[in-house]
Amino acid sequence: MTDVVAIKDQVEAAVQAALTEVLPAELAGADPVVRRSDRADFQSNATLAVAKKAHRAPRDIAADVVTHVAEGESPKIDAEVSGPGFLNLTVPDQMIWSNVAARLADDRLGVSTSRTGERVVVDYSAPNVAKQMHVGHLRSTIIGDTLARVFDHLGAGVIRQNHIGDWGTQFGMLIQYLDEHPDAAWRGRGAETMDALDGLYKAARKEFEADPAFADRARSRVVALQAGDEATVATWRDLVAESETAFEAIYQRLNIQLDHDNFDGESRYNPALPGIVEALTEAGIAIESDGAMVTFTDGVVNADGDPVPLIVRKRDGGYGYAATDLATIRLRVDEYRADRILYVVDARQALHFRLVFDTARRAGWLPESVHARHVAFGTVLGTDGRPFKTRSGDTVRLTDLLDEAVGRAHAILAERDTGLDAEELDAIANAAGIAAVKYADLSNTRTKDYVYDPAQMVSFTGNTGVYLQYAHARIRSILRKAEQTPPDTTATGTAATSAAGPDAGEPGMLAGVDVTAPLEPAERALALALDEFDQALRDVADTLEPHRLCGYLYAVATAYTKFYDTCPVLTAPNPTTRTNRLALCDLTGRTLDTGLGLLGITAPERM
RNA sequence: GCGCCUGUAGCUCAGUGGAUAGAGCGUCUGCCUCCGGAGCAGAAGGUCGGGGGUUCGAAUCCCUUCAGGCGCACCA
Repeated sequence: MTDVVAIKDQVEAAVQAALTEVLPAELAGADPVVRRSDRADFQSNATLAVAKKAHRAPRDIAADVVTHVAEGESPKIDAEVSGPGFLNLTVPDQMIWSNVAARLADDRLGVSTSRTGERVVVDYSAPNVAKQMHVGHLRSTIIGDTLARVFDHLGAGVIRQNHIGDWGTQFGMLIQYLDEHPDAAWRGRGAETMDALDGLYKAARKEFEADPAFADRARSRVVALQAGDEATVATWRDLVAESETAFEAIYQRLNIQLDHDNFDGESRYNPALPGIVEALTEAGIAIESDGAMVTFTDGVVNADGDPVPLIVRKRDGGYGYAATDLATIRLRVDEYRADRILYVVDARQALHFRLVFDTARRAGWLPESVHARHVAFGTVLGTDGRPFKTRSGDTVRLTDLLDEAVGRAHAILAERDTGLDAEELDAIANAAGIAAVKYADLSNTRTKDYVYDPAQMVSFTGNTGVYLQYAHARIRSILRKAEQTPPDTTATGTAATSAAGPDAGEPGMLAGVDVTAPLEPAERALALALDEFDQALRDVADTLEPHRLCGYLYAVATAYTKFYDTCPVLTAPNPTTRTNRLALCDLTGRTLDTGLGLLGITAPERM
């Protein structure tokens, strides 16, 4: 596996080298400011930026740069001055074909493992035991999964942690109710177990509020649970185990890389909590306030102008999630040696994380070298612009939401003349429905609220997951057909996916691609888009914004459409053109497949 | 009151210092009897919430203001 140097990087290096020659030594490190351009392959705006410091006219500097770029190593990059001093840069066809061939010859499509050696903890999903997963868990689960996949793909050591809500006073109430209603069926009922528990929890709450005697028994049950009473703990374990089974079923359906190995319940941290408060108190960071132990962060005040506390121990001696969040930080830093901790949590928790991180920093538990980041996301809205609810105003269960999306995808696919049998249709409708939901979420700017529109998201047109799956399927169709119908003249071979292809040894040939061939404009645009895959993935990791990958894949797909429209592949005018175009098809298909895979979306062979 | 997020085409959204602000949906006009019509090409549609500033250059950075959403002590 050899890393492929992106064409943009090659151009930057060439411009950088030229600038070093042209500018005074103290400006030698100037940013070459190379961007894609609609007037050439790339443009450099560097001369305008440095002109003032260099005491020269931008066009004058640009002219010198042109000369030096022209003297650079082959293959030559063509540069010309434009407007006030822009440099329009055009790269030779051979450079482009060479990168197509090199990416095709690499399993990783030339994407480097730029995050090697970094350890990243991703905290996401976080459902609650004995409760149905609902729309409120959707974004954390989907976004966290994608970020984990991208960091993993870039070579980082990723630790996925699903911080399950498995502890709290509500379990005393539920367990007491179950104990008093032994006939209530909920164990071992698969998907229905969670429905049953939801109902039992509501019933328990009702009784808790209506019957003071039950409320008392429920409170003492909390004490029993905390004290480790055997029978109580046994029921609690059942609740956790049944819930985890249900969560895993949803993750599998959603194609989320979480299973029991990633479950990290809050209860795990119970033994550490007294020590957390003790250490903070000894350090003078936590102080007593209204009976609770709290920490304060400079400059954070409430409506009355009083400082806002982080409550690490409640007045009644119990611990809230501030304490467990601090405990997890210690574990992740000390044991897991994390370099980066990502909390994929609703934006409304922003203040909480600010206080937690500040407290952990001051306690010395979170050194400056470790990046802790609240990866905030907005609310899922209905088409009415208000938080997404059922018609009756209830929270939407995740299973129902997925059922609807898959159902819509099924209806659309059934109307199309796909020639698929019923079983295939079901499988593909499922893949399409899941893709629709995930892509709709991931393609929007993370921090903004977004409108959940089932009709739009399963559409075959526009920036949707289904559109990208369809683009991939059609490319695969062409590649299959190419194998069945070789060109009528002496075969140059189909697009080889390995450098060991039959033509690899011939001059001008790489991975079956003739790198000396001329490029059509549509081929050029597509190839240059494909060359940016690595950069797109780095951008996602740098910004923690998955929608950049969505935008990239959509740009690739639309570039492919224009190519497809103007450049016949199977009926290309000659075998070399056909082979090279098949190579573009192959690389496009694999880029979409890999990119969708990083979004947690499968790309079917046909649909 | 303070803090965070958001404001871009009729609608849903991209675009975080570069030349003419882009897509999809919707509207209008052409084109292709072609490898899976995911059409393709073009038109119409914009005070980038308003104002000021920095810069050779601002949707993008800074200040200010307006509007909306959210958060601000013992629920997680």
